[in-house]
Amino acid sequence: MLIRTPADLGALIRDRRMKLGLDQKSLAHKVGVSRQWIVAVEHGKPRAEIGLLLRTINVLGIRLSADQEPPVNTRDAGNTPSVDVDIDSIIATARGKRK
Amino acid sequence: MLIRTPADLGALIRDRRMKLGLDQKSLAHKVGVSRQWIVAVEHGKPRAEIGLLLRTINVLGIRLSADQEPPVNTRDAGNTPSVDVDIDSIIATARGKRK
DNA sequence: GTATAATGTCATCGTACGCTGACATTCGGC
DNA sequence: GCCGAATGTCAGCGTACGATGACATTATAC
Repeated sequence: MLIRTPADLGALIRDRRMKLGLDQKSLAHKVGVSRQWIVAVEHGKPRAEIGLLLRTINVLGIRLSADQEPPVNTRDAGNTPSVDVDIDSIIATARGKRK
Repeated sequence: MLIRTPADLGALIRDRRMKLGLDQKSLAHKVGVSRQWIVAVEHGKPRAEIGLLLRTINVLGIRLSADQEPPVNTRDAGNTPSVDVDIDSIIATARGKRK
């Protein structure tokens, strides 16, 4: 599953919690947070703390991996490399880039 | 790359930022946060907000994907909760210090 | 040498965090 | 009908967030 927003994370957590047969209360206890926090996070709370979230997904046995974005460029008329290392911008920065 | 802790995320962000030839200031501007926030996050701030973090990795062209943890322990194979986590130590740590 | 950029650190401030505790609602089982 | 579990929501509170602005340190360029 792809994670783009806090809502994605919330859905993932709820899904996995239910597949494991846990209720909010016991999950909260295992993670070490309040039940209310679980409720909010499953609803996609955008300002939740990353530390608690990572502990939660670890408890749920979820594995988070990060890769570079595939050639996605649905918008933008110019060019947005975004994947390859951009030597030009590195040099530009090194020289004191203008922009 | 595997993400387990806020420090992992911070290292990932710094790495990708540098490969793209961005400095903290311009990344902060693109994401819409303060430069100090970038500094803290790259150092592994555990209480940073998930919403800002997701925006940051999106700006950097990083893709976050979640999968189930591969089975590590298969002592008795029933249909018991597939994941064995050392809950007690996690909770002990989590409940004790907040600093 | 000086000047500039990039990064790290500090203090202050308004805001929202996460926790506790309580209550409402919706279930399923008696 | 009632009762208990599970979930959602609210108010109160102490604490840390993230923003701003300033300053220090370390390069790098002139």
